[in-house]
Amino acid sequence: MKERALPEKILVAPAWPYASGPRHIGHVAGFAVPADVFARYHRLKGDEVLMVSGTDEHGTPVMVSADRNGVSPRELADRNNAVIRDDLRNLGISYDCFTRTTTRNHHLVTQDIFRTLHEKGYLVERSALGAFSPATGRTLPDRYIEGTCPICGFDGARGDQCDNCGNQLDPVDLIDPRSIIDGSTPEFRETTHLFLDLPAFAGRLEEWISAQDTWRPNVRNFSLGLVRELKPRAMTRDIDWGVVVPVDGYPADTKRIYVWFDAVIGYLSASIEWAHNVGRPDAWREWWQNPDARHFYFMGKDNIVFHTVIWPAMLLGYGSGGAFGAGRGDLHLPTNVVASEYVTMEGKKASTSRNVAIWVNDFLSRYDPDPLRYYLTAAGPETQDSDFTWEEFVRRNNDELLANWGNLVNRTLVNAYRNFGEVPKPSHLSDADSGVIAGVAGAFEEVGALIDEGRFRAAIAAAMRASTLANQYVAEQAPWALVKTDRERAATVLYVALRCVDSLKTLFAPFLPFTSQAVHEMLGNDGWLAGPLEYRVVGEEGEPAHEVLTGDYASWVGAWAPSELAPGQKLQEPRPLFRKLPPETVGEELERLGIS
RNA sequence: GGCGCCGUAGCUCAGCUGGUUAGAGCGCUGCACUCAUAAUGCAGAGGUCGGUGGUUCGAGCCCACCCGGCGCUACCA
Repeated sequence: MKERALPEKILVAPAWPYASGPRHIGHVAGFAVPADVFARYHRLKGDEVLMVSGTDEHGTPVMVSADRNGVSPRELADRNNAVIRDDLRNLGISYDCFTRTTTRNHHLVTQDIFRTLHEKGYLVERSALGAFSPATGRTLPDRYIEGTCPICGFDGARGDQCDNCGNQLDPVDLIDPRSIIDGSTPEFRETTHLFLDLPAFAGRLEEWISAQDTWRPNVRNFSLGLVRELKPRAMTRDIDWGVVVPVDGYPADTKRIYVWFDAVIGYLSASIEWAHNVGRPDAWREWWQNPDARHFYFMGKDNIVFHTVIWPAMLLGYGSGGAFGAGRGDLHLPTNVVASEYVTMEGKKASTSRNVAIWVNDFLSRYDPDPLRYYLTAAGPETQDSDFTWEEFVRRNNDELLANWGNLVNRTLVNAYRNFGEVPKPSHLSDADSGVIAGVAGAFEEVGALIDEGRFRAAIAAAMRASTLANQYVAEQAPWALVKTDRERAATVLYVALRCVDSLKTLFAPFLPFTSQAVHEMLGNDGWLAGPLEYRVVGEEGEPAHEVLTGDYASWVGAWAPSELAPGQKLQEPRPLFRKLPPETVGEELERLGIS
């Protein structure tokens, strides 16, 4: 065993789900589930974890979606914040503070960073040709423009790229350009924006990224490619929904801060909000202005550039300056940026518009959260795209989760409950007894190390192997037969088996918090192994109150260590952990998706 | 077009810096068991690692080219 390290300060930073609509299971596979596994493991290990995030509510897509729904952007954001927050709570994603980007606090922090970067000369004014919708006067991002490709003549070319010939385009060059929102012809005008001077950070970024040997290779290589050709990037937009630009000449009714600029700041602002909410306003500095802290970001691969280039550039540029930094130390750069690939749905790329998606809330209305968490971890898009199929989901649920771990819990508890009603008292332990106890105990280090490396598939597989060890032991010892012939030996065997189950429940707790809690209770233990989440209404004067998703994780009784189950503890009547899904499930769900 | 990834048993995937008979889970076959949501355990069949050509004493792991699948290409989020 390694020497027990001192508790570490760990920031877990899952990407902020965008509030244009509900999220599908591919989204949560990228940011939420891996981040939560990581956070729960470190809390059980005794580290001081701060996991913050929220809904990302600014930007054009929210405005477009709001228009289509006939509501204001704020109303749409309110609605989707509530939907997404419920999804995450129901999935058991253990945020310390899941907030939103429309809070007053977030705007203040964003403006402080923006102002500081501007004062330091990292935000420079430039003019560029921009597309506007004549109907609304709003900016029209390249992707919202389509027309005929000037190269191949394809009619459905988008403003940034032609899907037919693959060439990159400039919307100005499109023949017969039109807005995909309302079909109107965009106007192109000169417009002035503040650009983040990314080339100024190129050297430092390249050096920093090169040194990151713990990053997944695709993240590191991709990022190195990016920093070699950096250009200044506009950080303001011609819209009226977003954080107000704290610079003269950028009036709030026409210019706002670019949504990605404020979204990445969310990690910092939500930490500050959390500190405020718990009544220790400076506590966030222990994570952000402490070089010994470690910061882990989780997201889908499409977010890499913002987390390995733009956000680090902003952090480097801000340094320890500005009102919030207050000269008390440089803001911490990411320790690791754990990017997932994509989840496809039955072989097709998830698409909101074509409704090729399995929405989290819809999924959870028919199935339990732990089997989904299991699937997204065991078959997740860790190193390459992975396909979600209902057939595979049913199989993983029935033939792996239920058959191996669920059945072990059930057979062990049923035997013990019926014959003893409590945790039986062991007598002499045989070699087989100590062997299985040691085998399961050994999994703690293995599973923990794999989680720490971000190898979640391997980690949950290792936990399953430990469960197999216990199944082998139970099969060999056959306590159901011993009960009739040698009650004392039966008591010992069942004690050993229960103790293994008690350990395994902890090994599975980061992945399967709900069922681990159920096992914890059935074994007669008290308290929260890895407790529940809750909503809390917060808000400062001068702003509408909002609800944050949080939890009282300090009260957890679980610890990342083998069980020392107390004999004599009263058992609860066992009930199955997982529902067996009938084969018809597959057909029903495919029909629901419109595939047959 | 540029950059990058992938192609290993029926399926889903591991194989870290090249080194003895290529691994796991599921599926399949047989046996055992019957406490358990017919769930478990044991044994076994089944790949020469997309193709070709190289480097090397030795390559799934390095190099070149080819075939097939995919992603990214940042002023969409």
